[in-house]
Amino acid sequence: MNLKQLSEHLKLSQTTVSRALNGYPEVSEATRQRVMQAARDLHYSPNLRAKGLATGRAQAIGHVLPISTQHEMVNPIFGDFISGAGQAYARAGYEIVISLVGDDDEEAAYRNIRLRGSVDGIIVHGPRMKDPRIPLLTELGLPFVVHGRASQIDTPYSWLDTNNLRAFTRATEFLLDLGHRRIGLINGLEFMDFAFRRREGYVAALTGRGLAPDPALMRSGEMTEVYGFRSAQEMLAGPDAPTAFLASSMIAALGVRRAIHAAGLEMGRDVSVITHDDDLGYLGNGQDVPLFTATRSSVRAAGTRAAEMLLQLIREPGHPPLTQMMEAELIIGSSTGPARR
Amino acid sequence: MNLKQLSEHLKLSQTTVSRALNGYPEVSEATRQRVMQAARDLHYSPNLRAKGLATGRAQAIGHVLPISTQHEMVNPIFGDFISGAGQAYARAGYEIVISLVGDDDEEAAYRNIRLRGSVDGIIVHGPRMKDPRIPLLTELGLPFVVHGRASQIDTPYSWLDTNNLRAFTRATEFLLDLGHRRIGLINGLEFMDFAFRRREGYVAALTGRGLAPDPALMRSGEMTEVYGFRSAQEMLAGPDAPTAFLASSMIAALGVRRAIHAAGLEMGRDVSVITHDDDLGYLGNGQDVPLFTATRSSVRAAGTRAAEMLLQLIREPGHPPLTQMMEAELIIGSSTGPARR
DNA sequence: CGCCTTAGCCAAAGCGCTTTGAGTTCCATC
DNA sequence: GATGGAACTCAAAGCGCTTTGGCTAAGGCG
Repeated sequence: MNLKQLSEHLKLSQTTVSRALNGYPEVSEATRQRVMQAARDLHYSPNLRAKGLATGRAQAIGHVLPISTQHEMVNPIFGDFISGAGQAYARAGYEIVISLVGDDDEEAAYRNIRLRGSVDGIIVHGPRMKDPRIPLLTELGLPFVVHGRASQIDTPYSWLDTNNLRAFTRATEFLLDLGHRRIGLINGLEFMDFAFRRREGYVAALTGRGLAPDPALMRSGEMTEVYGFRSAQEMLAGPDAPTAFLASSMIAALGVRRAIHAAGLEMGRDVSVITHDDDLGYLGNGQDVPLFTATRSSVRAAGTRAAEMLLQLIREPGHPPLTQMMEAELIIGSSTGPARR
Repeated sequence: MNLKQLSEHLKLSQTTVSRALNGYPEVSEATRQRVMQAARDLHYSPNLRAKGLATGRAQAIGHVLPISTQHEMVNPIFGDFISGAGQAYARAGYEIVISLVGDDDEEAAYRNIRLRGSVDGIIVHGPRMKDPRIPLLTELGLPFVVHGRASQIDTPYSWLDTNNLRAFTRATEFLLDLGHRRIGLINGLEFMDFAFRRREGYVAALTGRGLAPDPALMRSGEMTEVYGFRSAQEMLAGPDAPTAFLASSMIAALGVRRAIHAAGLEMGRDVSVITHDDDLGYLGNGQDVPLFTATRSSVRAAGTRAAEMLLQLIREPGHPPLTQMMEAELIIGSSTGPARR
């Protein structure tokens, strides 16, 4: 069933039917109702390709996943983010197009996305420091919103980010207040912007209290369980072991907890742990009582909000960049306690 | 830069340029080279919408994620699956379109996907038992491949599945061989087909050895860490506690391990654990020595294979359904050992 | 009563591509 | 020297929609 058939069936022109369906005022309410009803009855649904071709709008948003050879960026975050964003898109009648882009031909990939015209805007995932995609997209004139930020970029652009610096500053201060002085940082890969900022926050809190950050207590890596385990284990085995850890993800924190137990210690009593928690559906940091003390910021909510921002930028071309900072909550769980000596 | 501009620039007709670019034989090799070169130089990239409209093919594959109100199906699996599938699509020049479909208006959603014509085929995720989507899609005539299977469907359809039954039979037998007699099953939600089959495998192995499955040792739920923890904790606290566990996911297994430690026991020595491992990039079941003994089957590989199958079905309409079973490997880790009394 | 608006509808052009059907040119063949 | 075929190339139609620029009929105004 296409527009032509529908209009013939209704004995109206395609124009009128199209206008009726798209809410234009030039058609009487009676006709509109009749058309809408017929469309429902006959299961009419416009062909998005044709619509896109005619309007110049694709009615689709691109999500570009950097799929690096060096590290696994198709990360556990993405599912939740897209599910949040999907809500906003669905309301606006937009589809989601995913592009996996390797880091070899990144520029060409983004250019093609633009040229192919299959999306009206894109969400940039996994921004790195000084990310070259940002100037590129700005130049291409394709609306975009970055999930996260990229340090050391001067030109304004739209982003939505968790206040990673502040979250980790607070978490560190919380541990310091509990009397901890040796705090291990088990961070993500620090060429990723969020990880960089978390370290900044951690360092700022320490120096703010007159403590010198100890390089031996700072790790950076892919945030797997094993990474968390190894890092914590090594630090615990070293001289002057930390009495607390700051982990960059729940998964890594699970590894930290394992290392603590393996060392015959108890989490929350002997060693404290704070983790960042993206509030992912399938992880569930405890149900009633949170397992880990955590800086929590819902990735799903971020997805919804980022999508709304992008849709606005698409609706209003020439709109100046939108930015939004989301503050992480500090959730107190049972993984932290006063420092013991 | 569009076809028209490119052809004017080359002083050729659109027809010839189109044919040159799409590899038709009616154009001389010299012309083809000239056209290709110009296309590259001028950054020409065909408008996919227009192409799709003209050819009737969308050059895109839909991935439909059931986004249930009852449970979090936007699961951690998806990222890895899509990254595997993306490889295959990229090679074939296909895009990925994601649709999030709630379970209220499922039928209408699939019908619309069909009518809108924005995809040439779809991958069905998270099949349930007797999944109504399968007859629906068959009726709609849209090529599809199911990731997993749906029990109790008679008509043939294309699927790619891990042999869950066999995997869990083997895992159970492995534990039985180690002398375990009380084995707790910490399964996923059993209206999901994979979970149903895993239980079947577990039960089959037990009954095959003359043991009666004990309902007190079988749990079904959303596979979170906390779920794994609680289930294991309860079973361990009960009379006649299990000496081994079978978990349906790494995340749940991490919870099981925590429960074991919380009970003052050691995993691998006092209590054995086998988990299913989807070989997700960010979880990493140990690097050199696997942490958990596991039935491993790469979701990423499944994604690639499913995509290839779907592309074949699209290329050859009327091709009979394709099916493929992937066997899970049994990886021996340090979480299993002989039963102690 | 004639004129102007306005509401309501329509025919046709156009979005960027593919593909059909039709040349045109050139060369080998009879 | 006509004839046929191969090798190229092209104009134009069509994919399903939106949108421009009318047109007609009904109602409002002086």
